[in-house]
Amino acid sequence: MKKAEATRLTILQKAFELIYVKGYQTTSIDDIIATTKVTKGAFYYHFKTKDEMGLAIINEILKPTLTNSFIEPLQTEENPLDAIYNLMDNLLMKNDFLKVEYGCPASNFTQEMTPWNSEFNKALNELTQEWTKAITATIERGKKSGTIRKDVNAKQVTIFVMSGYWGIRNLGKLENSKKVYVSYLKQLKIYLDSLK
Amino acid sequence: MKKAEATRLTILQKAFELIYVKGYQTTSIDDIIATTKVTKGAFYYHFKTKDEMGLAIINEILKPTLTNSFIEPLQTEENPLDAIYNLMDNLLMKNDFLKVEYGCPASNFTQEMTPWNSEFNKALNELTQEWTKAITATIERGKKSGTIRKDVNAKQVTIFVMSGYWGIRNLGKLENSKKVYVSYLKQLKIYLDSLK
DNA sequence: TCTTAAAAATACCATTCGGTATGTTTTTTG
DNA sequence: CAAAAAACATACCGAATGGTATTTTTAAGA
Repeated sequence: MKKAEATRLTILQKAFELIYVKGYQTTSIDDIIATTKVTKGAFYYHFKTKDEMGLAIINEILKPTLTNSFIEPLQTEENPLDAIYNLMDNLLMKNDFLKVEYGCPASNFTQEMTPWNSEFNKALNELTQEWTKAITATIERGKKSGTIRKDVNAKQVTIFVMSGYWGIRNLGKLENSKKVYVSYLKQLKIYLDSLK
Repeated sequence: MKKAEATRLTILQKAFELIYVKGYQTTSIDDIIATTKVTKGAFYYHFKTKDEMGLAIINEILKPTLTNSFIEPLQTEENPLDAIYNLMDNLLMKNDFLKVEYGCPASNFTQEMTPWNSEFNKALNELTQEWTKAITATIERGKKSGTIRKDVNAKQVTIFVMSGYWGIRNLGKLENSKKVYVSYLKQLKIYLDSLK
């Protein structure tokens, strides 16, 4: 029972890439089995429905990525404000899996699925909550260490920063250029400095 | 030639509502003709393809709405920073067409269509450009009148503010609650105040 | 090694999709 | 009013959709 899990993982990874590029609804099972070269029988052996696969993508692909790329960097950097800024800078400018023309996978998923599939909604909410917690904790850390003012509302700032990130990803998609990222990052820095 | 245009408008309006709620791809022609009680023959008399209708929605429904709800309020309010804040407050908290659970129609459209349909992309880009110009002009106005610091980069601030709006709309969808709007608006005010 | 269950392949299905062909009914206009 | 064009109605089409039933192959454990 090793090759089977490999097959399953291949499906999840390739499907994720397709969905990231094309969207969930417009990525058909036939698309997926064509690019993975896995037959329909194999696909439906591993997943009861398309939505079960979608959920598996969120939990088994997106979640680990979130931890590695969105949360860990916050914890390794010592200065909290630098941590947040550098995270965004890395995600937007340096990460070479996330493409400007395709936006942020989690954000795309949310926009597409959230009003209609409550299971997706729940899974995506958990994802976002984790990121929220991590950013909030980073800010609280800064308040304790004195690098951030004590009157700063950590949760509010987190929401503000997160919304900026999601929004600029969407704007980047529209303009298909990282130029807007640069503008965003400059103002983000100014905003973050105002929390000192 | 009057009833015909009414039919056309009905299709556009009802289709827009459906798309706002369900998304473009998942709203079928059959959905549209069912809710409008217009036959397929009538539909295809007015629009060659579904995409032609989609474009018409952007240009004939979204664009006027943008002007009325997103741009004009900026020009009537005298204080520029108040204008921007009040605009966002109205859009997020008071506007009763835009629902928190469905997000922002323009943002939804962009997220869904922009990498795949260049015509949609172009139309949506024009839309966004108009809003960008209006906000930028408002900030420049503030710089001239002295209510905004001269060293403020108007274009950058515009991008930052817009991305926040789009992002918080998406976050609102996810949480299905205006609570996040309140947090966002508080931090927006703080950010805008820092431009004085 | 042989059995048995897991894993994968094949062929098919009902439904829905966007779109068309061909009418019929209204309006407009000369 | 009559003719012609505009506006709408009906029936249908091929392709694609998510999913299933059934068979075949592969691999694990006794």
